[in-house]
Amino acid sequence: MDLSIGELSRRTSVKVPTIRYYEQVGLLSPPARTEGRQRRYGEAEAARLNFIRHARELGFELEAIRELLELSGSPDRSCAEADAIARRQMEAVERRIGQLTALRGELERMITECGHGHVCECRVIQVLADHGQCAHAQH
Amino acid sequence: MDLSIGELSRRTSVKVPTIRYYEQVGLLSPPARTEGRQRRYGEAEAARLNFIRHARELGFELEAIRELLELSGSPDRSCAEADAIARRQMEAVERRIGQLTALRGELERMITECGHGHVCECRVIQVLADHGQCAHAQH
DNA sequence: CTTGAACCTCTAGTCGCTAGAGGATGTAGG
DNA sequence: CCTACATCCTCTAGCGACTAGAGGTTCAAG
Repeated sequence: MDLSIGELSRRTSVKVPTIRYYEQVGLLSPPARTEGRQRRYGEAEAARLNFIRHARELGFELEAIRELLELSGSPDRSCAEADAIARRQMEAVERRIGQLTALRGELERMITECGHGHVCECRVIQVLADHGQCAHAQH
Repeated sequence: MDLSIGELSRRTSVKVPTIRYYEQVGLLSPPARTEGRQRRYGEAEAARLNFIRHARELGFELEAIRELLELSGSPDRSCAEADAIARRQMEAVERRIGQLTALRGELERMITECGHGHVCECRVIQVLADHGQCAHAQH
């Protein structure tokens, strides 16, 4: 308890300017200050910041994290909302994986088909120049 | 040939402001203009823009596209560089897929374990609050 | 009491666009 | 030729989630 911003940063693996940024956008409330106006944090703030960091690692946007934090502060409410937020996030992640998997296929094909000769016959360049040479047209 | 920016936009599915943006950052060179200073494009520019769009769809950054465009303009050079750029891109895509797949697992577990009761025992909230409850510690 | 690491605020930059203001131009119909 | 109006022009600012840096202050150890 009574951590400086640097200590909090080390404890949570969130960088110092990021902590200040979270305060600025209202994800963290303004902490206590020393006489000289330096920030001092307690356990509750460290826990909240860990929550945020963890949610960020799972790809939640700050707005979603804001909602999740609000929900976590009202334990009597149904968790249907938290569920819905998490579910939305999972769907977004799945869509993104699908997209990237298609891209990987395209890139792979492009690279393996390249004869490693000169640019004038380079498969990579050719495919980029002409979408018609792609296996899948949907991107 | 002799397309207005709007026609070029329709032909390439690249939005008008994006075309102007590409010109601004030097991916497209300043086109011919009418008396009244409106842009007019030819086939070569449409092809170049298609190249860019396609590379963007494959997730290449504008800087990488700049290199690829330069390579495509010097057909006698070895395509080792184009290869390397594409390979780097594929590795980045693969890393991202790996990350997202781990996240999906975590999210899935979080959601299925939630009893859909109240927030105070919500699995989603609990897991976010305490990273120790994650299956994989590496994120 | 001095040193120097860590802190403070503030502004600006990153990437790849996107939106909007406020005005000029091009083209089709009358 | 004139009018309407879609499209074009430039310019500035905004998005998300930080990151970097300037220029100055405070804290804690020795």
